[in-house]
Amino acid sequence: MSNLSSPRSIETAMAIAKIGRLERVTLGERVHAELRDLLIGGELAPGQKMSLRSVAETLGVSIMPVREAVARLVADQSLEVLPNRAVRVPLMTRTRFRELTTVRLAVEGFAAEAAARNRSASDLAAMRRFEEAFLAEAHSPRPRLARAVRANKELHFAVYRATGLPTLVGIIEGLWLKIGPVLNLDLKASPARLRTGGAAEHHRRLVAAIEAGDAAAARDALVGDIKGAAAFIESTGRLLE
Amino acid sequence: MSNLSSPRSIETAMAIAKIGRLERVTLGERVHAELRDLLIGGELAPGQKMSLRSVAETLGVSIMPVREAVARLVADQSLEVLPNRAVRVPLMTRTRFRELTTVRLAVEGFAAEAAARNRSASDLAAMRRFEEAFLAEAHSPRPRLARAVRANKELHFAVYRATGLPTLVGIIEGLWLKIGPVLNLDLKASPARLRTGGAAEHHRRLVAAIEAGDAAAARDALVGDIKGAAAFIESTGRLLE
DNA sequence: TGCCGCGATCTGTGATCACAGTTAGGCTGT
DNA sequence: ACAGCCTAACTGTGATCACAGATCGCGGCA
Repeated sequence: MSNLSSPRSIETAMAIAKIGRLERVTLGERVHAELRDLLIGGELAPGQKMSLRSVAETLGVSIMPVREAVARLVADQSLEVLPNRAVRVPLMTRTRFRELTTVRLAVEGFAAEAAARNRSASDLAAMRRFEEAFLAEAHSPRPRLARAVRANKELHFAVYRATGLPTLVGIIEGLWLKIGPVLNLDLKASPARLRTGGAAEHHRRLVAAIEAGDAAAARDALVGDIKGAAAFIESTGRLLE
Repeated sequence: MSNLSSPRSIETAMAIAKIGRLERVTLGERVHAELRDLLIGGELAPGQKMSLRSVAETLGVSIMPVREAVARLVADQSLEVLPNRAVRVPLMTRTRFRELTTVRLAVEGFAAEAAARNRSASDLAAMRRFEEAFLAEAHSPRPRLARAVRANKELHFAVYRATGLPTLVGIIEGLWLKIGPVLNLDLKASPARLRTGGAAEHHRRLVAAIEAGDAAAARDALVGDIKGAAAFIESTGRLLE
């Protein structure tokens, strides 16, 4: 398209200026993003083992960027390295699940309030888009589960981003990294929850409250969503201990 | 002392069992802890530059563990690497300072509530110990500032640990990593704040509320503490933008 | 005497090598 | 035929090498 070594037009110059603004994105960062999406999307089950070298080969990079990404995930306990030097997705005990849920209720509940007070029109439009995408899969006779999981995540994070508090969004991402394997793996294992679980209704109330600027109602709706999903997970009896 | 290759007594066997329980602590982890303490303690000023190799030489390790530690700190924005490849403590803008304070009020405020509901007797004893240590420095004619900063941090984290929510403690640690350089550097620059700032009074109310199990009062006291310090920092006019 | 330019040096990032520890499978000995 | 040992392969962690890009200071020209 454009010739980088001899810019001819204003458009090209602007494109180059944009390129100059791109923050340095290292390979390690990209590997981290890849693993993060897999974890949050529930595509890596608790207990699943992996090795630095195998991940490196799969992703077509050397072991170094994988080391960095895995080290970060291990540091915040989204992955763990056993005394045997095996890296795996941590198992989830009922105690730990309840702890994470408690923290989620506090942090994401606050985010819902802040979003209700702060959301812009475009924030709201983004929420609506992902809510619809989620509904489409939930009502489909043969829902595409990966797509439903992604839409659910995007809807939630559209809300969190609407707070205008990027630090808070980062904190919540960390929480989803830890709980995603359990939450979304089980969603995929029991598609019925898409319809019977009240997720769709919670989402509707959440977006409506945020549109109305009703912080308390927004928190209520989000808390209901989290509690509903948590109750379902606990009812499956798949948690340890 | 004991001969590891031929245990002779039950004591020796138990000692070995204990050794076996030690979790793997890598060099990278230790470097991370070192840098974390420096950042939280305000011993690294915003804008301060460092290089992997110089840190490695100072700590007497190779560059690899430093890379891992710095990569983690850069990932959560406690450090930043400029386009010039220089690593430095991020500068603090007023906007970012207010954002961090908002998140701290929500997260640490919740932690104070949870601590009031959950604290054990030994939790309370720990708080008292660090509160006293802080008071000793605050009332001293020539306070040792580093010690005061450390006592303040230990008091706060004694409260946070009393929640029984280690995930929450980790989140708050991340927040202190980002705000520590500004908060505690300025405390050291203006020792007068130790006496005039209402920190001691906020601490007293905080511990009393937690002892009484009064969650709302505990949150109030902690919120007052955070807001007081934030107001002081803003009044110094040292924030950018 | 003042200023520009070029090279030596230093930066983080990625690749490769080295190593101690574990694991699993095959071979040997009975 | 079966059990036990031993070796070969594989693990994460640490060290070293390689490299592209940026910085800074010294030397030479005007």
